[in-house]
Amino acid sequence: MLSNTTPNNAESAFQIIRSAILNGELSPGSKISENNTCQKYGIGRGPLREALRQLEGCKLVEIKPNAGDKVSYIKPAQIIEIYEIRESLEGLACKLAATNATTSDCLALRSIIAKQQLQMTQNNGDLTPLKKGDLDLHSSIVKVSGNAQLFQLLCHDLYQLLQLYRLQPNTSPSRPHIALTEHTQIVDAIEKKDSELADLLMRRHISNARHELLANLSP
Amino acid sequence: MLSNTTPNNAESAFQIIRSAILNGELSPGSKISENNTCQKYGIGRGPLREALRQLEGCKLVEIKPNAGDKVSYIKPAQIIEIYEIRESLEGLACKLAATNATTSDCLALRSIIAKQQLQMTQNNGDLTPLKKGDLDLHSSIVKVSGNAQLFQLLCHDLYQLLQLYRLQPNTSPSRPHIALTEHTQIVDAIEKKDSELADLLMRRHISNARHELLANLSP
DNA sequence: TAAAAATATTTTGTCAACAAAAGTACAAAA
DNA sequence: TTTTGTACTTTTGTTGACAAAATATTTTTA
Repeated sequence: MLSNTTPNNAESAFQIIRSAILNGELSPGSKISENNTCQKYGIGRGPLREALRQLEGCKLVEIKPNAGDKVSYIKPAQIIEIYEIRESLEGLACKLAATNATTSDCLALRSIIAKQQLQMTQNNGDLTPLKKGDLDLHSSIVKVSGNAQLFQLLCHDLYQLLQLYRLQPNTSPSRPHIALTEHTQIVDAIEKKDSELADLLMRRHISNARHELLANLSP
Repeated sequence: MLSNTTPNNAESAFQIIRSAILNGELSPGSKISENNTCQKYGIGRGPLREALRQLEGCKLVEIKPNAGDKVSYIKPAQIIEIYEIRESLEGLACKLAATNATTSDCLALRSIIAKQQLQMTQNNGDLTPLKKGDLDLHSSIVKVSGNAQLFQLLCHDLYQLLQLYRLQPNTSPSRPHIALTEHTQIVDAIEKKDSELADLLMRRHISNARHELLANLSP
């Protein structure tokens, strides 16, 4: 999927800084000093500036001429807006997936759910593997949809933005169980090639998550 | 809407080259030589490289390390995929617009349709003003939806990509009339706050356009 | 003549130095 | 004490020179 050309410094810097932003090493809103940063990562200022411009394209960095660059800060309202978009696009993904999924596609989706189920029984309060499993399933469905633009948009651009907003793990304890049930129903619908139902169930699934979010982030 | 800070050379170059790509001055697939280009636009190679990285973020330019940059080439299949996405997202936009539109919003939408209708009667085979009017209406509806992320995504990112694919004006002559009728019905639904109907009508509207496209580009 | 090797040329990648702008610290005046 | 003006420091913007890689050209050899 990724191009296997040898990267130049600008490309490497892009990857490194993106990771740093996504894992919270560089916190949202913090300023990115050029001298500082290029010493920290051992690259020149030229490649760094190229990388920052590229990161601006991903909406991870905000650039103001003559005033320095800073890590983007995502407001709760934006998260909600993105969830509305997700609802619509992942509904589409399910509709297409139900039409296009092969038998092996469905098997793969089922195995992801099984793995998730296993993790839930043996997990000890650590929610991060569950989150990852959740993302895995959603990504896989979008992939199965066959729409490459949709995959790029959702799984690269939008999921990345959501990751920038480090949501505290104060989601209700019952949510994972409910989510698993919903996932199962969705994959059932895809397997039965019921595109309309798959669409509906996914929309409802994300709508539920959105309302959970709304309750948790504006008290 | 746009930031009013004084642009630096990289920013200016970004704007200039983007325009050049969008109006066809730089044709899809053509290579962008650095020396050539920075002489042509009177800027240094540093700012130019920054601008190109930014353009890559917009998917207007493809960068391969040590191999030069070239203007993106959009394949027909990608256009169809984008139309599927549009169908979903503009349906959402209509749904939200029907919920949020004020009286003056609806008046504005109506005036766009009126202008379009006028242009159609007095036009002499030139379809470009009609295309612009069509985009105006769609953009305005998305704006009225109130979802800023959706506006950015559709009206900046996706419409721009569609523009890159310069579609020959061989759409059927009856299409503008049909489109106008569909537009009117959509705005009616928004005005009546019938979000479900507005959603459905917009989806159908774009689906029709997509099928028209399919018929025209793979003969 | 055609393929391969070597050379030359162009093009891209990177850095370091300089210019310009913004921000900071500090002193003088109200 | 607050404010305003000025010198100073830091940070960003830009350029030109050089290194490295890729491409084109020429030469050599089978």
